[in-house]
Amino acid sequence: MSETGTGRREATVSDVARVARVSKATAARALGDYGAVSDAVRDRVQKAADELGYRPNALARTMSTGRSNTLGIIIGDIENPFFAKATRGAADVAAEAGYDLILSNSDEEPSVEAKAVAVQLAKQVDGLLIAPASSLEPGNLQPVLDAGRPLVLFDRTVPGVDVDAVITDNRAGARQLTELMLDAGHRRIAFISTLAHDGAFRAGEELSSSAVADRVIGFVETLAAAGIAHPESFVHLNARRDGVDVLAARLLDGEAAVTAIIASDSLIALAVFKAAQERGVLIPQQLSLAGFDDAPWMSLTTPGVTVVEQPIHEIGAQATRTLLHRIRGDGRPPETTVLPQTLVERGSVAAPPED
Amino acid sequence: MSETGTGRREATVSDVARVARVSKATAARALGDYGAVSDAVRDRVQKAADELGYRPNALARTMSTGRSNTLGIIIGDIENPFFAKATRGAADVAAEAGYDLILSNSDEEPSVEAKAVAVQLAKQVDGLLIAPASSLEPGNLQPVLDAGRPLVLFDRTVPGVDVDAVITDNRAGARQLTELMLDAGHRRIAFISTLAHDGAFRAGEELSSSAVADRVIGFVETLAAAGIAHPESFVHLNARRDGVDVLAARLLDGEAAVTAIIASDSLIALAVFKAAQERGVLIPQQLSLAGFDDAPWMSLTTPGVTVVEQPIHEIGAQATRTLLHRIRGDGRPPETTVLPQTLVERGSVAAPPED
DNA sequence: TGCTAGATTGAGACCGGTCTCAATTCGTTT
DNA sequence: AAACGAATTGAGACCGGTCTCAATCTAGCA
Repeated sequence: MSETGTGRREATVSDVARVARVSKATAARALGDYGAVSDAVRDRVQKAADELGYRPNALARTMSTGRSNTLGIIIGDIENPFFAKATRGAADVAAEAGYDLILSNSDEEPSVEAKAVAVQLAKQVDGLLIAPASSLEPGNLQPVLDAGRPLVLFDRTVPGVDVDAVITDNRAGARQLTELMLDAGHRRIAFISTLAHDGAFRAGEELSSSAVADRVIGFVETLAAAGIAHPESFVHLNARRDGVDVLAARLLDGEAAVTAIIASDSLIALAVFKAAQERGVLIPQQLSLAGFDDAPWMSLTTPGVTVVEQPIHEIGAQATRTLLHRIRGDGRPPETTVLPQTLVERGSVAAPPED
Repeated sequence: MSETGTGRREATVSDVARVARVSKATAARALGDYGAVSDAVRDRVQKAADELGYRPNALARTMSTGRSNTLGIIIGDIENPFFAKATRGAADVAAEAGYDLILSNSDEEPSVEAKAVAVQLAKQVDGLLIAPASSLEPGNLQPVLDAGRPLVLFDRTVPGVDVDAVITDNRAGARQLTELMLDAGHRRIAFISTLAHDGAFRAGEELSSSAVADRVIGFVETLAAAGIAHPESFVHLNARRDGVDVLAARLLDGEAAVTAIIASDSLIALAVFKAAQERGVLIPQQLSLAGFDDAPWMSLTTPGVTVVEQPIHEIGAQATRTLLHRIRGDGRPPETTVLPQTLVERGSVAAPPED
């Protein structure tokens, strides 16, 4: 009641102990709810704590127990709906288990990611969830392994780093979308991703996101199986987010024009849809469009956008469950959980226009 | 190089000191980059640290310095694009200043929020950013004040709690949208929000979100000024997210049908747009629609959706800047920063249909 | 009533840093 | 060469909890 003391130092276990006339150890036991304390003393301590407005210091606890009840999560960008959903999935599972989340955005920059990893480790997170900025360089993950801290990757794997991962079947999803286009009669189909990559994509080249890599593989192999020549020439990377419209425009006319586009995420699908609309290109009559990741607006447009959907919330949730298992000391060999992608057909795919 | 020791305890300052043959105090000075250390010793310590794979323990540092370089942010739901953007704004400013973010979702539940506040305080955050779940009960914020920890509210204020806040001019925004509708000739205009509220809205009632309250005030006063009777009867709250379609359907036909709808956020606008589409109600010919918060898809639909836009990223960024000032000891009296809302006209508002 | 197992309590080390204060070393000046 | 101030270093307390281990207390049973 009389807690108005502005400059007053926060009450500690010792303070409470003094007021309750017990030892620090006993007060700590009563407050921390561990060890054995008689009911009488417990009440007395609790009363003293209330009176003093005692608020525990979780860091001090972590110092001695070694457990922080905090997880780190490093993602590309929380504004990206994919990461927002996955983060929510992670936060839900974490909260349920009494854990908090420290969030870092890497902007898909390995250097930023490296710094985030260092900070999170310094803050003694009990485990880390990372959507790695690069599937090619395991370097950023090494400190986590060195520190012996549990680590679960999600959305992407990093070959060579033997840890748990939760991903979806991107290759199958890409195959499905590509087949859908082929079945509709398309032969010139573009795949667009914003993934940064040096120069144009060439067959066999490794990509810095295993998720995109898997999609590209599924796309290329399906085209190849259908007898399409140089399928990799239809893969367009480096479509910087604000440049998707430019790329789309280029793909929509000229002699190299395609009749179908597969967008590697919902933001790209949106940009393509807009570009087509602005240029008066009718979907699906003149251009077929399909993409990865469902978004609420996709059933709003005319036509709706056909996509393969990922259980994004579940990716984050499952990754966190796995992480918690590891924290609790599950010693099984690391495994990669692959969740399914499911096709949601709307109206954006149709037969290509007649010449 | 030889860091493969799996069970090996993490190296500490003392370990480094021993290897570098200096005192713990000196090693700490060299590693922590404070105090004075000779160059020779600094190098020797650094070498020892590298050799041992020394990684600092930020919590131990916090224990003695009292500074955690961590901010807490408590929002409704990170999946909501509004909060995702604001959080990104906060994270950017925080990262720039060397701070991390601990994230909690309150789901707009005061009880969940209360728990989040307690946990964040226990984790010794240097300050808190909160989009308060309730503008009516200051109870949840009291512990923050008691703990003497800097606090900045955003999106909503809590009358009676004298702290900094960053909001936008919702009343003006609502006025603008309402006038737009009135000018187009509408007389029956509905305002829809998902804000939970007991029973139907009555004039003068207080709402648990000051943001929505301000919008309602702007809406109602503008209708009243136009001579519309019982303007508050056009306010529809409690539109639970999945019930917006039902409500919209109800507003679209029957004798109580409205000719225009103002949606209190982009998710509601989407639901209304969809409901209209599904029922074959043409926008803007049969129904005019406008809303708060811009979203990428709003320029995709036919017609585009007219909105007042808030500088959401900046809300989070500005709130964090203010918080950092307070942490650094700015003693000025708390102030509420009001950012402008700007009208973005697209095609979703037109004259009401003739009877 | 005496004795012992079990429950309760207290004392103090410990986690890994920072920081104060005193001791030591060094470079200069006279 | 002695003396002085500045720079560097070391010793140890401290932050606020937890936890081990020993001391004390209580109750049950012979």
